[in-house]
Amino acid sequence: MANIRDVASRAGVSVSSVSNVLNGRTDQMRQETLVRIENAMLELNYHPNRAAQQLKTGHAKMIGLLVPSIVNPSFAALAREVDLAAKNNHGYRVLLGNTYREEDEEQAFLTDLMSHGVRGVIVVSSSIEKSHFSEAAENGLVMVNYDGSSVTDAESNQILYDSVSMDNRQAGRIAAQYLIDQGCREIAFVTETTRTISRCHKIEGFLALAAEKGMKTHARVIEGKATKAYGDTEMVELGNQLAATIGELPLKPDGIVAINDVLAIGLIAGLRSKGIRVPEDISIVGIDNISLSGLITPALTSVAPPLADMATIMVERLISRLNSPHINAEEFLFTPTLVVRDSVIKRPG
Amino acid sequence: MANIRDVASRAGVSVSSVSNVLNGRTDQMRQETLVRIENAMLELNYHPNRAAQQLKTGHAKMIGLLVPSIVNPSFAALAREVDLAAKNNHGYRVLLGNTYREEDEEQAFLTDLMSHGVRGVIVVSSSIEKSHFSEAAENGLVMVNYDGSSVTDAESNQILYDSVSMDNRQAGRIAAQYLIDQGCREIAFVTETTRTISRCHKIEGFLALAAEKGMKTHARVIEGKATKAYGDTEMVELGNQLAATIGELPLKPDGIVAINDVLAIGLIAGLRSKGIRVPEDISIVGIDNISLSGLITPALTSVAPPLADMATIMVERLISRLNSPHINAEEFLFTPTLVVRDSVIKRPG
DNA sequence: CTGAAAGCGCTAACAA
DNA sequence: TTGTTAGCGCTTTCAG
Repeated sequence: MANIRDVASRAGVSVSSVSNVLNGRTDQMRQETLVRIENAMLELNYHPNRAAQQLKTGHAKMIGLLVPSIVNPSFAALAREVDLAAKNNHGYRVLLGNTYREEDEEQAFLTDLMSHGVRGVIVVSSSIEKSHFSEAAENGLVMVNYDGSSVTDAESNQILYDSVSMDNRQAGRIAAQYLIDQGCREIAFVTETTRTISRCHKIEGFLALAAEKGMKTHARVIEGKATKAYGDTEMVELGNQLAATIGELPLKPDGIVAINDVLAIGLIAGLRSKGIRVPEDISIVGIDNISLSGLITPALTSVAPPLADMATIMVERLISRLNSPHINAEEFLFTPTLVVRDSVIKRPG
Repeated sequence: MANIRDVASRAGVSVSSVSNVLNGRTDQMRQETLVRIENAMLELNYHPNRAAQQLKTGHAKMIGLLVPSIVNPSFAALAREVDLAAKNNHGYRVLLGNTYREEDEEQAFLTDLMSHGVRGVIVVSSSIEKSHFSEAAENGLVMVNYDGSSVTDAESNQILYDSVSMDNRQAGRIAAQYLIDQGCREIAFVTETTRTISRCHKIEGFLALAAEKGMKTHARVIEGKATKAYGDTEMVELGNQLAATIGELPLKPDGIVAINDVLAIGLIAGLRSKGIRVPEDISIVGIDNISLSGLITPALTSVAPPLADMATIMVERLISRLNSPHINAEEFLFTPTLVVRDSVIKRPG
């Protein structure tokens, strides 16, 4: 592999000129020199050694992506969008870490990122307020929290990390509104018990909208505990289990919002095995719009976050803050949209 | 961040002794020295700078994972297993690249890996015989091909890359056998048109088993072209489309093997919308056993590759060959198993 | 058994 | 406008 000296000597210039080209400092450079250097790079099939750049500058052209599990379709979709945004807009690559929502794994991944010279990481974790994150931040790791709470420093009253999420309250509202508009008169929000911030907001939005529509007493929350919190298998099992609960309810809902699509899929299967049809007996709206939702029967109507936009902003913020550490952390909220498919049916008023 | 010199001075030894510890050359070292060094590391919370190691040694503690798209559940599952094997067995991390089965993207990813000091990559690509792979190999990149053909060098008649796949012929046989055992008398293999090696083998296995059971004239291949070859959405659409074809067949099959689970899911949806019930009218077996398959209705019976074992071997081979470049490439075939769920029904003989 | 020192490829002062 | 050079943190050879 050719190095910067090979390029310099081939172009008949010094290494610093080549380095200047590599780092975009070409404004002061004679056009002809630039061309010679660029040609030399091409001819030698030169690619700068990232490890060396990294050793020198302290950071790699990589960002970390910390997810509970890449097997969860929502996070896989996120990973794809992050990879695209990082690569196409900035020439960065993605180092992946599955943490199974375990602190040890999160901790270990953050440490590994640091040793690999990665200084920016997108974090999907419901416990970003924990100390391993603040320690990493102190060591110079820049973080963006996806779909989590924003954490405020007790002393400075300053947001600690960028936070990017879909407007979860809005998501809850959109789902509730659609069910009501389609004629549902007894609605329920079905969720896993553990209350992350984003779950709380979804529930709030759902209940608030129902109240505004005068359906306060006809909107409830139904919940159950999953064995593990990161996987899809467990969510589907929970869906099955909650379907049983719902089947035995004296007053059955005619419309359900599920906390996420995977739970919705489990619910549909569970309800069906109880002889309850979706959407004829109960309409269902999911949240997340995973790609499989369009593929099942009935195709699932779902509230979709604008993932590509969110990924773009996350990568952008990460890289800006790497270059200008003084930039204050901010919170970004994205408006979700409803993707209408077949799991909700119009009911007579 | 503490560096090796800080550790050395804290422990009262030279940097080379610390380096010796880092690299496991402790056999000649006085126990007491070792302990002092280890303590110093702990006290300073020292983590070696990977970039520096890499610059020196030429390779990073990372492996690359090249997949068509992480959104495809089969590859997401693979990614998880690879991440686990790399991290837990060897302390390696995974650099992810989505290539959408495009040569440019594959090429770019391989180049980026090299510049990042990554010397080993797991490749999921149906075109590993193309020149961008052999060029990368010449530049010192070690590759393992997942679920692909093994490529033999024309001159040396030597396998070029390690290749790890499930025994695809076996997979086709298992699926066909199960359908026949359950009483199917007119079976079909449904697939996307493009013939990768692994697809060919599945079809071969399917047809061979049928022939052995005296059902040669009652086993056929039904195929259609997908718009794109990497996604799940397109596969599902293809499933829908092929369901229409099947619906109009004068002699309908009573058992179908789908080339993969996603296609199977599309088929089920498509058949259902044509009023054909699964499994009552047609039994279906998928291949790949993605986690979603257990979640749909009917839960899909599927032929499963032993992913975790395969990932373990792939990572192991990669790292062995990095350390001992003389090791010859080999081909590894893993036996699949049938995961029985609800999409196949027992028919009276 | 331990230490000194060269150098991996690059960046960015600083000098010219 | 371009060149010279120190040094980023580590590994490894060679001396002691």
